[in-house]
Amino acid sequence: MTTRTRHTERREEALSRERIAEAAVELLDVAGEGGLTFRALSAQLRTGPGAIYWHVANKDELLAAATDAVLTDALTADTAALAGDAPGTPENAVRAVALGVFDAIDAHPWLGAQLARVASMSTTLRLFECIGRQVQALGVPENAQFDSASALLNYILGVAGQNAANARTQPPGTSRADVLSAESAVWANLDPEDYPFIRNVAAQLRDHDDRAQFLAGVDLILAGIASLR
Amino acid sequence: MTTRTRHTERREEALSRERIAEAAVELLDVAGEGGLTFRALSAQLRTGPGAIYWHVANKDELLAAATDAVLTDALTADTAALAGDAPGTPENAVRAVALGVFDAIDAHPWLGAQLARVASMSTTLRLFECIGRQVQALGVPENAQFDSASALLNYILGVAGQNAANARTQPPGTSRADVLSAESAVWANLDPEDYPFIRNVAAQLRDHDDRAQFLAGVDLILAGIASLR
DNA sequence: ACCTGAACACCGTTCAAGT
DNA sequence: ACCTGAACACCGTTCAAGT
Repeated sequence: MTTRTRHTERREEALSRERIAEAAVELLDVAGEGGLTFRALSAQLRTGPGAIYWHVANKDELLAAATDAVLTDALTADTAALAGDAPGTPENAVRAVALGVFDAIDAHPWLGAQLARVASMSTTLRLFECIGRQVQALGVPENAQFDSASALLNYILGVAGQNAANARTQPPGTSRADVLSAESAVWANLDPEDYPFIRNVAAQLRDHDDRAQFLAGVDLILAGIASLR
Repeated sequence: MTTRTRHTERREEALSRERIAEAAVELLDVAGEGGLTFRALSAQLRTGPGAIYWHVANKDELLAAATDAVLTDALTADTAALAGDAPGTPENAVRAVALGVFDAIDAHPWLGAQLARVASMSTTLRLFECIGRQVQALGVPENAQFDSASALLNYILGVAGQNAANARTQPPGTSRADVLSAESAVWANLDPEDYPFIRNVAAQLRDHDDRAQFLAGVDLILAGIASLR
């Protein structure tokens, strides 16, 4: 064995908020929401549980730091992608931001749950600012900008929460198609008397595209906003 | 002291899923999300922690039962209110359902967090069915019904999550006006360079109406849906 | 069938003690 | 200033034992 074992963390580097957040993200990605404990985290960082408290006040702050780290990447990455993309209309900018969040949640399922519960922390505020600027650019009357941006943000966060919830239902690593066909089967077996609508759309659920449906919702709100002008 | 002390729970009644759910709701209302523990619950029910597990599989199921109990009341109450209300258009029915959920969350802040994380449990499905029927009644083309109902549901659940998060930030019992002015102050102090939009709307936040803004979002989506016909 | 309550494994957090 | 790790209080859950 000439290949040296690679540890994700080196013992020599000093602890820092950034390294802690990074390790937390790794742990959340690999082991899910339940996998992030101060003990597991300190083991990965080769230190004691108490050491982490020197840099982070408590678990909420730890989760916020992890959320912030991932979403910062997502928001900067998708505005970059926008440059080489379709026409730079405000509508497309809103779609790009929304999809950036959606894809980040897809890659880190725990992120959805966090975004849906943290509210008004720095992460959500940055997202709100992002959306608000585009709403302004859309030419929405001043007195309707707040409501419009709010609607978009809340819709995005709602989808975030539901995606996270769906991810938690299934064992980690289940493919998206499997999740959909499992859920579709549940819907198809509902009492037709009590659930006529859901049974009707059960077939559509099986082979629909989450991402496309998410975007359809964004477009619906954008159409509503357009009607304000 | 001739007045007899009234206990919320009588020792004599047998345990049941319903009584457990009821007591859980009471505990959540009084002590918040952190107040619901099997020990506290069994103390209130004058029994042992193990007894609860005979009727409820685990804590997730306990929370689901509590959520279900509250939302069932909300959904039946608001459809009743609809009868004596404004014209019975499908739009108004959607508004009534949405406001029913909003007000239920207002009365039980923990409900928002639950709705935002449970997904596809019976509670959310019933809400989805409710909305879907009205979308159908709106005359939305068949192939757009699923997306439209999804958008409405996700928006409602997004607001649910954010309201719950806001409630958790402030100490329990803080008035809505206090929450808003505290948050407004945070917004007004943001760096004007990084957060021009949010600083702009900070003033609107202070004396805005959560409920009205929620309804504005619903109307935005309804306007988007109307544009599909 | 239903309830009791001690016990288990685990968690967030603290803090005296070290360097 | 920063880290260590034992200790505390508490939690979800189990299960042998009771009725």
